[in-house]
Amino acid sequence: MTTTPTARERAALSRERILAAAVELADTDGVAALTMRALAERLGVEAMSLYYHVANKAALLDGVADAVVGEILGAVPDPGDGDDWRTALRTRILAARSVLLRHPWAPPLLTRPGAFGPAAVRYFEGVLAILVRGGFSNDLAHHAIHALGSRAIGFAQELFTPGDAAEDVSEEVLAAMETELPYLTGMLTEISHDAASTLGWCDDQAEFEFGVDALLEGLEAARLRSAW
Amino acid sequence: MTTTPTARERAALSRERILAAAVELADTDGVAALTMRALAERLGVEAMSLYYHVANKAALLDGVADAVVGEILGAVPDPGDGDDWRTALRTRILAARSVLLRHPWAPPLLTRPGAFGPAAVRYFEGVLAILVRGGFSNDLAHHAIHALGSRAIGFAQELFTPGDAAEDVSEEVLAAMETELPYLTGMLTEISHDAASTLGWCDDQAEFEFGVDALLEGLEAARLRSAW
DNA sequence: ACCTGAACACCGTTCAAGT
DNA sequence: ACCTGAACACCGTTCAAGT
Repeated sequence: MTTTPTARERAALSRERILAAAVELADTDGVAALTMRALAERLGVEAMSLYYHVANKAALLDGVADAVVGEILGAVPDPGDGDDWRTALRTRILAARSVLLRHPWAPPLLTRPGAFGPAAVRYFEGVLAILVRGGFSNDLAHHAIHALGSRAIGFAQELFTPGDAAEDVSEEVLAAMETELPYLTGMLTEISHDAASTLGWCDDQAEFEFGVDALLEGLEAARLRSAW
Repeated sequence: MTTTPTARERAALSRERILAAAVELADTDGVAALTMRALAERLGVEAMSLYYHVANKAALLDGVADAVVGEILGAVPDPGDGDDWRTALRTRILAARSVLLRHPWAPPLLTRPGAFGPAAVRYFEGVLAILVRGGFSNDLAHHAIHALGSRAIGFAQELFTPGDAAEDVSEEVLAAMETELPYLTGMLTEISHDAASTLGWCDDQAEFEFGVDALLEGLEAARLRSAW
C-alpha cells in the first residue's frame, strides 16, 4: 500500500543527476574510483539502472567532461569588447583554469575524443569571438585555437608532474649526472640552490601563465603580420 | 632428456623483450588491447611470468613510455651548435613528432606521472642544451620548457580530434546554429567553403608547426627582454 | 632464478525479468 | 517507462607451487 522507503527518499534518476554525482565522486575519490557500480551505490541504485540514462561508460565520461566544461562556461566572463583581445582571452583562460583546479582529475577526460560537447562548442564560440573582434581573420583565428590547444580551456598537458621522481635526486646523484647531463645538472643546481635535492620548485600557476603569455605574444605577432 | 620445444623456440623473457613486444602490440591493436594476458600470449608465455620482470601494469606502461622516448632519442639529431636555437629546437621537436606519428597511441602514456624516465631526461638535456647555448638563462630556459609542454617532445594535446562530431554538421544544423553561435558558424562557412559539411579540414602537421612557431616567437621575445 | 596454475576481487555489459 | 538480478567475459593481481 505504501511506496517503499527507497522510492520515497530518493529522487528519480536522470542523466543530470548521474553526471552531477559522477563529478562529486571523482572530486572525492578520483576518476579511477568512478566505476558504474560505485556511482550507482552513491545514487542508491543498482548499477544497471544507469544504463537506462547513459549508453555506456564512454558516454558517461563524455557527459562528465561536458559537465565540467559547463561549469567552466558559467565561471567565465562574457567575451565583452571592452578589453583588447589579449587580456580578454587571458582572463577567460585563467578563469577556466581556476575551475579546473577544483577538478584536477578532469583534464585527461577533456582530451578524449567525444568530450567535445555542447558546452565546449559554446566555450570556443567565446574564444573565437574574442579573436575575431580582436582583428584575427577566421583563418588565423582557427590556427590560433589550434596553437593554444588545451591551454585555451585552462590546462596544460605537461610531461612531468611536479615532484615526479624528484624525491630521490640526492646530491650524489647530481654529481654522478654531471658529466653525462651537464646542462640539466647546471640548471638544477642554479635554480634550486636553496633546495638542491628536490625538483618541486615549479610554480604551476606561474608556469602556466608564462606559457599562455608566450603563446599570446607569438599570436599577436602573427596577427600583425597578417594585417599589413 | 631433451628440453621442451617451447623452451627451445622462445628466447628467455626479459624486461627489454617485454617492452618491445608491448610497443608492437600497441602499434597493431591499440593501447586498449595491451593487457597483461594479451602481451603474455604474444610472447608465448603465461601472464604471470611478466610479473617477474615488471612490477605491475603501471610499471609496464611507464616502461613502454620510456621505450618510445628512447626511440625518439635515437631519431633526433645532436644538439649541435651550428644552427641558431630556434631552428635547432624546431628541428628536434619535429623529428620527435615524426616518431610519435608512428605510435599514435603513445602521447597519453607520455603524460602519465612516472613516464618521465631515463630517456626523457636525456631528451630534455638536449632541449636544454639548445636553449642555454642559444642565450637562455637557466631560469628562462626552465620557463621555456614548461611553456612548450608536450609540444617539446613532439605532440600537442588538442581538445578535439579531427572529424570529431564533424560528420553530422549538415547545412541545416549550421543555419540553426547561426543565431546562437555566430562566430563559429562564420568561421566554418568561410574556411570550409568547399567542403561545408565537414570539420575535417584541419591539417594536423601544419597546425602543429604553427603552434610551435608561435611559441618559439614568444620565447624569443622573452629571451631578448631578459638580455637587455 | 625463472615461470606456472589456480584462484580472488573487481570491471563493463548482456539479457530477460520485474513493477 | 524505469529499474533490477543474475550471469558472462574480461581485467589486474595474490600466492603457493613447480622446475
